[in-house]
Amino acid sequence: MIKHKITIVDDERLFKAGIKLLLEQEDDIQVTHEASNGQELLDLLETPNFETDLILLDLSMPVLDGIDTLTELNKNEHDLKIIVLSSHYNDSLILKLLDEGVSGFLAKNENPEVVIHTIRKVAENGFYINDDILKLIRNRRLIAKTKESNETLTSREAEVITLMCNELTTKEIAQQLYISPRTVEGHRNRILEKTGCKNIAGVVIYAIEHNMYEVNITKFR
Amino acid sequence: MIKHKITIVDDERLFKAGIKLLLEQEDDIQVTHEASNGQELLDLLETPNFETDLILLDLSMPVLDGIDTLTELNKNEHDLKIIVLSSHYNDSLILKLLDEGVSGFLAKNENPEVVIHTIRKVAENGFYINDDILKLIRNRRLIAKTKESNETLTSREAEVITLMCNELTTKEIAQQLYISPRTVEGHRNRILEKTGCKNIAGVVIYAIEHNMYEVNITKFR
DNA sequence: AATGCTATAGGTATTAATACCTGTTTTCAT
DNA sequence: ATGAAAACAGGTATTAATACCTATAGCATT
Repeated sequence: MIKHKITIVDDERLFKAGIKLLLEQEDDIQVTHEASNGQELLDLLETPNFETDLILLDLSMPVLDGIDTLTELNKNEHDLKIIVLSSHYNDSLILKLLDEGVSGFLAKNENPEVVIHTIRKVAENGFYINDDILKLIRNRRLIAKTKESNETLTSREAEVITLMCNELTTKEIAQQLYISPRTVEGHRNRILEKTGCKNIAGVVIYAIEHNMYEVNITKFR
Repeated sequence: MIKHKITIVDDERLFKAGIKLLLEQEDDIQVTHEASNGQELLDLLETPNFETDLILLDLSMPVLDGIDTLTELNKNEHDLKIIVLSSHYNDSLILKLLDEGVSGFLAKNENPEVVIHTIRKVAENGFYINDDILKLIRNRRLIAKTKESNETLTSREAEVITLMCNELTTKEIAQQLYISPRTVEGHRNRILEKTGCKNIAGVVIYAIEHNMYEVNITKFR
């Protein structure tokens, strides 16, 4: 019996834990590694003797999201089979992902059986796409690559940003992380530098736009 | 052994299936019913002999989302224990949910153990809030906000907020509006007071959540 | 061994933001 | 026309944020 070794990359712990259980009910599937964001995946790939047959990659993550992770991966040769996870697809996103060489797509709102099926198909044939998504590709258009390369934030910096978004002051962040306020200032300065923002207001917007901090657009005011 | 009978309401099948497996690893928890949206839950409740101890309710769903479902439920008397699932909470959302009488909150990015723990606590005590969310409430000055949550912002204040979101300092805003920096400060103080925010970071998030400032979250469209 | 990156943290300044006052003028609805 | 908001603006503080420095320890890579 060949076991497919799967690596899950998703920031939602609950989702990750759930899908892991789901997959491991199958005899031929084994979740061997997990990562919470793209950076962790890249680190994983660097570890010696790392081996995986297939990567389930979530698109929306802090630190290094799915798209950026793919771009990063494709800077070097690799033969990874990657199935992308997203809660919503549209045509240009699909095209972009195809362009980045992914092997399959899965909607987060999908039957467990379809997930299993997609994994097996990708493992066997190297590529699998279901009918709904195929339909999207039929009317294919070319898209221009307009990806600006911005400096990636470290996970510590991402942590500080999240706390900044929660209205914590430098001092409060320092207490929360058990480090000196000066260190937090250092992180904040690097954050402003990397993101090109002028002040905290800009950082908050940056965080929201890069899925590091989620907001609910409320219908009640 | 008392089994807690759980009903899961979530549109993401994968998530639902995952969390079901997770919960059923516990001896005292049993997932007896599932629904994909609020309407399905309402239908379930209408079926004779329907019985559930606790409902896990996702907020973002098609057809009838979590908030609307709660509103609908509260039109009639009921003694349901409801734990809300969301990927992100903010102050006004928490307020709204408390108002709708929910018994607990869970972040989707949460450890499985916390989920189990919350379910048990709610089942035992009827209500449970974990420390992270408590902290959020403290940070956002929920109590202060309760008193004056119906205070509306003036158009001048809204104007200042927009400029704050554009990373302008008080001085720059003053120049832009041809008024004194002191006046801008006055506006800003009223804004913090009315919105119950601690600082600019909070105001930016408030602005985005209240559709006063648009952000571009998706990288591709 | 040398390099570079990250996280750590202190020094010294300046500028901005926040808090709590005071007051006048303008605007607008009753 | 009168009273209540709203917009305006100054006084005086304190605290926080930002802008430059420097520096060291840990760690991985070359």
